[in-house]
Amino acid sequence: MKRSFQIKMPKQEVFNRELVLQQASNVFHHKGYNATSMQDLVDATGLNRSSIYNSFDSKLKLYLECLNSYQTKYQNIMHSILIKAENPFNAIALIFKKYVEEIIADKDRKGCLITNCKSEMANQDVTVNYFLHNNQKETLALFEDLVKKGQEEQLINTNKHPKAYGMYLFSSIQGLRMTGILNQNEHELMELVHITLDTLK
Amino acid sequence: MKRSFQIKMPKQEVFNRELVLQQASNVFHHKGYNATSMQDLVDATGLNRSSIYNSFDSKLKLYLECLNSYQTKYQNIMHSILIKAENPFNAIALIFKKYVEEIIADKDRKGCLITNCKSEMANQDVTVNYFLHNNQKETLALFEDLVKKGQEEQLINTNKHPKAYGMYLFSSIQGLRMTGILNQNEHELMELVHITLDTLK
DNA sequence: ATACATTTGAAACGTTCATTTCAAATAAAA
DNA sequence: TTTTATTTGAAATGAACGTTTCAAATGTAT
Repeated sequence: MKRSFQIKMPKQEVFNRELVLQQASNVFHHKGYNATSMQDLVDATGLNRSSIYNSFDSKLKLYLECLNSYQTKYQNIMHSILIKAENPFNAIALIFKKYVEEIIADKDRKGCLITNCKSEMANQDVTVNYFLHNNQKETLALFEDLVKKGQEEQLINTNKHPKAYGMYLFSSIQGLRMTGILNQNEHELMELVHITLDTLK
Repeated sequence: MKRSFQIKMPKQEVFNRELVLQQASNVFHHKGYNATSMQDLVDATGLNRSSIYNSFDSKLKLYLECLNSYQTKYQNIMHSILIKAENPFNAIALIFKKYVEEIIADKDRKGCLITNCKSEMANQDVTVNYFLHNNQKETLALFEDLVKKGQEEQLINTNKHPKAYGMYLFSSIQGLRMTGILNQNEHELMELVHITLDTLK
């Protein structure tokens, strides 16, 4: 196949974009956005400064890509939980249990990247704010749907509307994540989760 | 009265320390620790750089004083709530109601200075970490005490130990504070609070 | 008025920041 | 092999960072 004005193909990106995002996410997660320097990101990714700017434009855009990558990772985890859960209430319980496991496994006590982001950046950058609103919308939709199905199967009481219980679960998760920064005692955290979930029973 | 080696009294600090801490707190609250520059603090307080360093030693120490000042302010609020509350359960309800009011009044969506601090700094600085642990200890003690008394007065169920319910309330407050950054709808927040507190009934 | 310890203001400190520049290296297509 | 668009590495950019310096101003006590 011949073309008169054939486009010459350039040298391509050689790094694994998803791996780089993972490495950058680790730094942002550990230090937060503002305390993370471009040098930190160069060191963590092994990429050259100009390669980072070529591929991600700016520190802020790289951060946003990390947030999206982190969100996608958790969406996949949630999806696999939904598949293996026995029923909607059990799915909610497994999600909370998963978060407790993450907290205990997090020896650096970093908390949740997205919760930290909300605390640090929600009122500072409009694109970050937009991401956070979207993340909230999707999380609320997941919980609301599970509560609605749980109520239909009479596993969850109907004292409150699914929207209200969805908000309650979303807020409880954020509280759990914050609490988990200083407290990593599995028994105490699970008791907290039991109290939270008994409300739905 | 005469003394051979009389100490000459120096010019004294002229500014109101508590006011300056309030002004500095506003900046830290709005931007977080790392995004706040010394120039921001100079602008907000009207003090000269060297006066700030003379009086507070460093940005970090000033931050810690702001945290303590903020904590004291809330302790006073809690104290006045305890006085006017009809009973221990009502005290807890008034505390949550107060937080909802703070969230709604916070047009800058700054969240809680201490929660934000935990998210940004708990794993970065040991003195901040110490402050946060102490703040948690005191808050837990307050809630535990209220729950214990509420149970004794049969206003709160005895399904769980006061310590466990105290932790639940502490975690719920943090969740509420995080949720309130993006969501300032009074009705939704109060519904959230009602669900949280109904657990104790 | 004078002496003096401290605060204050303005400038400067050296460092680090995010970002840009640009020549050299690279890989795909001709 | 040559051409070409892009990536890469290393250095440089100017601005901003937290902190220090020090002479001048200030207020107290003699």
